[in-house]
Amino acid sequence: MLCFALYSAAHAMQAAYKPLLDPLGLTYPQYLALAALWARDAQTVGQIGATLHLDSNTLTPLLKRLEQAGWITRQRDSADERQVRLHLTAAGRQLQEKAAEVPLCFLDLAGLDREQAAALRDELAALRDRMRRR
Amino acid sequence: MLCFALYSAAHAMQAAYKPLLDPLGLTYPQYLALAALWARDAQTVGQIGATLHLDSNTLTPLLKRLEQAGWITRQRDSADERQVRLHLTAAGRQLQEKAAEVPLCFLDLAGLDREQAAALRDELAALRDRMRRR
DNA sequence: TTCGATTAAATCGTGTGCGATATATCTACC
DNA sequence: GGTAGATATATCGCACACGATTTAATCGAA
Repeated sequence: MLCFALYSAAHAMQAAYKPLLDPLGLTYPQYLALAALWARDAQTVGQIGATLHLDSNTLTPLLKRLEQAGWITRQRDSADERQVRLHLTAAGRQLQEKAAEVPLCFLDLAGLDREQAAALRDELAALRDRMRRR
Repeated sequence: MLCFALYSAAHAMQAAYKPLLDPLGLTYPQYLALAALWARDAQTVGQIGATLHLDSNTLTPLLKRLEQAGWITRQRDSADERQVRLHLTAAGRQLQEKAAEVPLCFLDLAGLDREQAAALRDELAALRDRMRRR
């Protein structure tokens, strides 16, 4: 069953990330949200959601925990008060350096070199996009 | 990021399964647990857990819901009262027939033929096992 | 044989995911 | 400029996952 291989591989991946993220005090989804902000700061909840394919029902509490931990700030956009804009704090930016080695450790842990990982990543992304389209 | 491709593909897979499983009144993890029993009836909680890599903290409530829905029964093993043995009901066995087309629909939905799906499944299973080993 | 260690489930608490709904703001049309 | 519909976020409820602890049953060694 392909579906179970996908399901169990995703769980194993999160378990493998855990020892890398625990010292930073992050869960894997929290790490993804921060990674989106490291790539581009000052995004809205909706923009992060579009990237991660998560809605505000999941993101709002997650982002509140990131705010509570001091990595980000959340404030209504003054131009459009419906939106909440997210900004990294100084601590949040510093965290990126500590987290820099996480993806490298993961590759090692997955037993893949960069090319193999990139190929599998592309195959999975294509599969995901096909599944989303139907 | 390979990790995100895996994460998002697994979510897309569960979303793709949803319209197939909703008519049966099953969630995807419930479907997995039933599939394990369809393959071999009268397993213990621990055996199902070994197959799905889930512990009793996840399985006990899930299995109680399957019992509540009338698909399975749960009873302590008389030979070893620590174990709880799971049996399909008549309805639970009949459900297998209705669910028979689910994996086929999924392949179609994923846009893969059997060989491609098998190849990707094996690659993911190998990756999963490497990640578990470290 | 008996009592400590091991094992199997269950329970509890926290953090996602996600469907459904609510609330507040903005936009467009009259 | 006032109001209906659209948009962005938040809230609520339920079902996983999983770490930590608890409870009950079994095993094993002195």
